[in-house]
Amino acid sequence: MSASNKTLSHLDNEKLKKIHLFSDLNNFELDMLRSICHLKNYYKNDVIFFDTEPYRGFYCVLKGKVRIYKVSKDGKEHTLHFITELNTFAEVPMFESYSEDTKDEFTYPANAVALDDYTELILVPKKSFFQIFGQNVKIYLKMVASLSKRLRLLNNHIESLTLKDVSQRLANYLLNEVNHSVNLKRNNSAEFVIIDISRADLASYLNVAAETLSRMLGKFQDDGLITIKGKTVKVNNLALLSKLAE
Amino acid sequence: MSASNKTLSHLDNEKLKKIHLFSDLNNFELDMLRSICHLKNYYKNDVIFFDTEPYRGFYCVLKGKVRIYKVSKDGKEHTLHFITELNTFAEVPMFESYSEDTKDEFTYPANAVALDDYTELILVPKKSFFQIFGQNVKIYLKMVASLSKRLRLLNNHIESLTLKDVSQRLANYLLNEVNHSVNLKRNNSAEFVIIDISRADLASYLNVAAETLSRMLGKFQDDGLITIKGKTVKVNNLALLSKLAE
DNA sequence: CGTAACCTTGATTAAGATCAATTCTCGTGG
DNA sequence: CCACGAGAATTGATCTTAATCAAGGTTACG
Repeated sequence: MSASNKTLSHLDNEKLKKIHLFSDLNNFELDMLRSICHLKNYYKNDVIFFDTEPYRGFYCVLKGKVRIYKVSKDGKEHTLHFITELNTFAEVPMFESYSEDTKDEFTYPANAVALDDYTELILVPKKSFFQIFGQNVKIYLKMVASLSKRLRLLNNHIESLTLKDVSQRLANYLLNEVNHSVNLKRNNSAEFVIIDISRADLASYLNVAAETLSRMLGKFQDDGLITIKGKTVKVNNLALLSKLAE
Repeated sequence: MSASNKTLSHLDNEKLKKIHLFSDLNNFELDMLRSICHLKNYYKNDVIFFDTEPYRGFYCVLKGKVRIYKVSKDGKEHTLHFITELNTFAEVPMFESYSEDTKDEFTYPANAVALDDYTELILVPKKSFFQIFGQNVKIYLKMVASLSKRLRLLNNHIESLTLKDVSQRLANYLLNEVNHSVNLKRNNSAEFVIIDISRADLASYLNVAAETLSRMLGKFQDDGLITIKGKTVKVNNLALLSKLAE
């Protein structure tokens, strides 16, 4: 939980524009943005915020990965999202206060922790953001789109958690990786997925004990569905995997 | 699945303004809105949409209640939300298409069914909505706030589902009803909550078998926490219930 | 190479689902 | 106003999935 606090002066507008939320902004708006943001650095396992903290603002991932999670009374963790480069997180409390009877200070909706060493984040402070972008339709369009996308993700996540068993959830996860992951290689018609998170983190995302995940991965391999070599998973039978995931 | 198709001519602007999403609109904007919307009527158990259907637009509840749910391959249902009067649902696909590489037609994110006879909904068609309100900051502010609120709800829902056992989930539900329900009576320092949904629907929201919910309600009563009389639940020990929910 | 963190495998347990049988509730018609 | 019947809710007995507990292996990294 060190996190140095620098300016974004070294970030040019082209780089800022790569962040999806900001891709439609013009140079003037980007300059404004740069003037209000803070750059933050983290090592692996550094906590970015707890769900008990008062809200400061939202974050963009420049480098590294972030895990968003909840903790139960007796210490069990459930991972809600893995946030990858160029994506934003913790926007929710920014807008909850609007149209709200209560003027309570909102907290972060979950906990966040850096997954990699040298994780680099931009912090966009709530107050300055509203002063500058409070009436900017372009930002709102992006924001609505991004929140909508996340709502559908959570919908699907809940569907997995409540209506599918462990093997279905795992199959579903692997399929999503094949379809959406940046860590994908193709090689004489076979798909290689790189699971770049620990088994424990994957287990906490699938809401399953690490032991059970291990067994299930073993079973998938025994059944010829996949071939595991460390972090790399080769998908041998996409059709069967799809069937399993249903 | 009958659902007649009428205009909103009988709805005055004051009534429309009660819908939270539209409360900030001026009379001109409300007139525009009225001209593009359709009024729909449903009986209990009428399906409003399936998650396989192409998206038409979003809905506002004028009268009655709506259940939003997902179904597993073998028919098990999980309820994501109960939508009550003056609230909107199915806004998500409206905005997913924006900032999206794919120009795929999106489907509804879940299934929706009317819970009461004479449920009355407004359908706001996607296309006309964008033509009229596509650049309206007021609507976007409301929309962002509403989506944010729902995201936190889903966050908390997932937290319940993954990190709490059945008794904790039930206690948590009852507490939320005491704190937020419109169906609340207070009577010499005791709280009466009216559960105006069936046990089966509650069970599907808590992701528990109806039999297990029944047993748990019985246990809460035996333990003196609550007193059940039909749909009315009297909360005898709020402090203990709060402790149980943690 | 050594060691600590991570992962896998095996045996047992427990929470809650499922199956089966009553009982309760409430709307309907006589 | 009461009797009837169907759907809803409860209760009991058993089963299943995945968690937990407890050892071993592996891997990565200094």
